[in-house]
Amino acid sequence: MPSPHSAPPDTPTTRRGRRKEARPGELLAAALDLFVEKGFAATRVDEVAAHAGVSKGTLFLYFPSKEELFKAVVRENISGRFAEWDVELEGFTGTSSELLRYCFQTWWERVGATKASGLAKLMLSEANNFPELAHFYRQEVVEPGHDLVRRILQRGMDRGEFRTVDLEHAVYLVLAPLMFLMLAQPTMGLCIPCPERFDPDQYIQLQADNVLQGLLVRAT
Amino acid sequence: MPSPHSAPPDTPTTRRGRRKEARPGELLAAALDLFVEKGFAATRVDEVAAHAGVSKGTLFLYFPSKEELFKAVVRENISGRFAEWDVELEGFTGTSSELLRYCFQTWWERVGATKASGLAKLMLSEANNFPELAHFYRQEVVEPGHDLVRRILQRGMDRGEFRTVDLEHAVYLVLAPLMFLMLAQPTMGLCIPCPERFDPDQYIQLQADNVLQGLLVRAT
Amino acid sequence: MPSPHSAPPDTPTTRRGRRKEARPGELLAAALDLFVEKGFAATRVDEVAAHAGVSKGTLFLYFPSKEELFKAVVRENISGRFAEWDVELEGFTGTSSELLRYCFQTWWERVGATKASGLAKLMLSEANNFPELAHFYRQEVVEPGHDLVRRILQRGMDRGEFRTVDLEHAVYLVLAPLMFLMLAQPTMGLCIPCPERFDPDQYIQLQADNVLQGLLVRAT
Amino acid sequence: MPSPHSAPPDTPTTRRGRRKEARPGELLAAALDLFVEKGFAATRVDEVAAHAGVSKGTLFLYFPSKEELFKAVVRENISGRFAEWDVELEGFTGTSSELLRYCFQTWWERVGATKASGLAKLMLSEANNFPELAHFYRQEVVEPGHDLVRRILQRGMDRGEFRTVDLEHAVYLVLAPLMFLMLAQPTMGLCIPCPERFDPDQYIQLQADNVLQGLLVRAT
DNA sequence: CATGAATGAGTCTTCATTCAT
DNA sequence: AATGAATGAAGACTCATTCAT
Repeated sequence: MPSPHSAPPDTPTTRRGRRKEARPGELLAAALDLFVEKGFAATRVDEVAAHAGVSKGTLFLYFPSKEELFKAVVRENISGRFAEWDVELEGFTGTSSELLRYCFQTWWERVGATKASGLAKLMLSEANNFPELAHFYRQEVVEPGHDLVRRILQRGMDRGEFRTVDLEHAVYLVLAPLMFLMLAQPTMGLCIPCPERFDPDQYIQLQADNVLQGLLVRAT
Repeated sequence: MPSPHSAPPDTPTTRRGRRKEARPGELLAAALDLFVEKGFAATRVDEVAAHAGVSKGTLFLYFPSKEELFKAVVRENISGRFAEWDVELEGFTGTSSELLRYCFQTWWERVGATKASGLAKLMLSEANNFPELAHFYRQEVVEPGHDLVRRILQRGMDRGEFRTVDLEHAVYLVLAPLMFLMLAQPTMGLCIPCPERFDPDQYIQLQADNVLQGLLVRAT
Repeated sequence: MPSPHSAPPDTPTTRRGRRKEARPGELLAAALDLFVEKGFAATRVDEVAAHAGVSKGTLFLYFPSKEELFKAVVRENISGRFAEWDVELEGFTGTSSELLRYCFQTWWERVGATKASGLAKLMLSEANNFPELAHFYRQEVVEPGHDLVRRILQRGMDRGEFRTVDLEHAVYLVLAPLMFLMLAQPTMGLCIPCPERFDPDQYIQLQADNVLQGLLVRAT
Repeated sequence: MPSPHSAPPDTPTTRRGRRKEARPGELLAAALDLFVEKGFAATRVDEVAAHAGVSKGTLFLYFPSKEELFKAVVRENISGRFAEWDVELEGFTGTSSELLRYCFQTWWERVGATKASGLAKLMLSEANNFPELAHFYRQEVVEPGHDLVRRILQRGMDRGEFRTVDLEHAVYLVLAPLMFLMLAQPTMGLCIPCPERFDPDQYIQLQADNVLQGLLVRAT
């Protein structure tokens, strides 16, 4: 490996090369923007290519179909992250109450407040028309998400911090508020009529408080 | 129904007249079913017309475009059941805790489990494409709903049954679980991966319990 | 039903109606011409529609796909005729020798010399690229054709007119010359280098003579 | 292979030079295989290049277009085996009956059963699209072939072995069965519906028998 | 009023060909 | 000479909308 003084070794000197490696990323970014803004069906592949500064043909060089492009967007922005979250979960040393609060907060910062949350709304809309995508999303996002929450609740129960609850339904004590916020954000006041008086952070706090009130074993 | 004296009941004019006036209704009913089942884009006007027993051309006689048909469906179906609920609310004599439980339960029976929930999902999906409809829906449905919940919470606080909470965000303690259920039901396991192990009534119970745990003033 | 003096009862008075009934036929004719001239893949559906004087959409109103259009062309021009040929065969009262000659001659007039023979060449070319079409053609044309010939040979053998031969290979004594002629005609001298000195009728005669020389039981 | 003394065997110039000159040949070989297997349109230039172990760009370095590549393949592969056959014909000492049988048999072994028959089918398919090629093929292949057969028949007539026939049409008594077999083989049962019950050698035998039955002067 | 035949713009995808490196 | 990333024209098929009858 060359000394740090010379040119960065892993930066190809050729323009071509550099562009080539950047292409998929640029395309994924453009696709994320457009899918979230207009939905899957309404987004034209030409547009995605144009936004990424390439021709339609080039897009198909990297992604064999519009559906595969979408899957790649989902992998890039959501499913690929569960691994790191699992690690964080396993390594967490505080109380389960702290863990749950941390999750609410972190989820909001890393997912809810980003464009990725638009993908959830999109899936809800298009699931009927694109069953294969729905299947994919369920496997790659929905089920891992449920598992994550389930493990948190189980941890609390195992350590005697949480009441014993029916996991099957209790996961939605956590998921429903998060999903709601994710759907409410990009929906033109359809869920939240006065966005100006609404503070996501406060919402997150309140929902976490509330869930914990219900879950925590009461210290009499 | 005209008396047998007035005119022969099968007089063409009468029949045609009556059928003519029934047409839009039949079309709207068919459209509601199909839009809810398949979404806006995936519903073909041919199908709507066929379900209503008329030809495609006739549909366009009553509704100038597919979009206008959609608007008419929403206008027809989402309207003021709020009046009756307001009356129920005002006349309720039990505790606020009972009232809130009653609301969860009643909402599920009268709204959540009906086609209306399909319309809510539809609105969410198409809000971007129909800003005008979104505005309409917000005024006619979303705001009255928020107000209703707000009044219930206020009642509990006024009577010393509920803790003092920030109403602006607390309404979502109630609305988020309901919305989630409404969206989750018709969405191919996208929200609820194992529908066979999921019981809406149990979900409603648990969520109501949980909200109340969080809201009720603790009897020390 | 109106009296025979008035307008012909089964001729629709409306232009629309008349055109509607003519459409499939016009499309099939145009398709036959173009398929034979340019091949299946190289023929554009727009062109077919234009030749029939309608728009692309109209074509798809009558034929759900390009492949189905092709199948309809084949049915119209070839497979639909086996029924009548079978009847002729069953009703034939002459010697098997006469029957075979009659077949050679008739086949040439009704199939070989018409555009339909172009379809055979087409199938040969496109079979690899359109397996489904190949399968269809085999079922609808090739196998019935083989059966027909087989029955003729069997008749000759049953009546003691023809030598006993292995049917499985003997059918090609008849089919090979016919196929060759069918392929040779539209192929720019690729099979027959001097078309000007070539007379199909004479070819047919000679081939029939030859086959019969080989088949007939020799009157010692 | 250069001797080890002359130059280092892995000298770039030598290697590159030799490989460079081998390129077109490798490409032509790959193209022959693929064209014969999949037809002209269905063969992708990428595939041809890949089979030859070079990149797509390189192919276009040697052949300016797919069509030119096709022409080159035909030119390369269909050439004068006729010279050697002429010699064999002239030197043949047996009866004309034996000669004709020998031809049927030999043609099958040396041409019919080889890739060359695939090229014939190709030519037939693409003749319309490549008039120039068709012309070339006619001159180089079709006419010599006709001549060969004509000479055999003439020999038989000259020696009093064959009946007097109209040569112009009689050549097809021989050519039609051969052509048919050549086209029938690689065509997915389009000509021969039950390939498992079909034996080319038996076909050849039967056809030769049959032609001779028709040709031979009858020993009364 | 009602029909339904006709339209044609719009979309994804393929692949021969080019050209900067 | 060789590469392979990029191009863009072309084609089958759909479906909301129109309009002559």
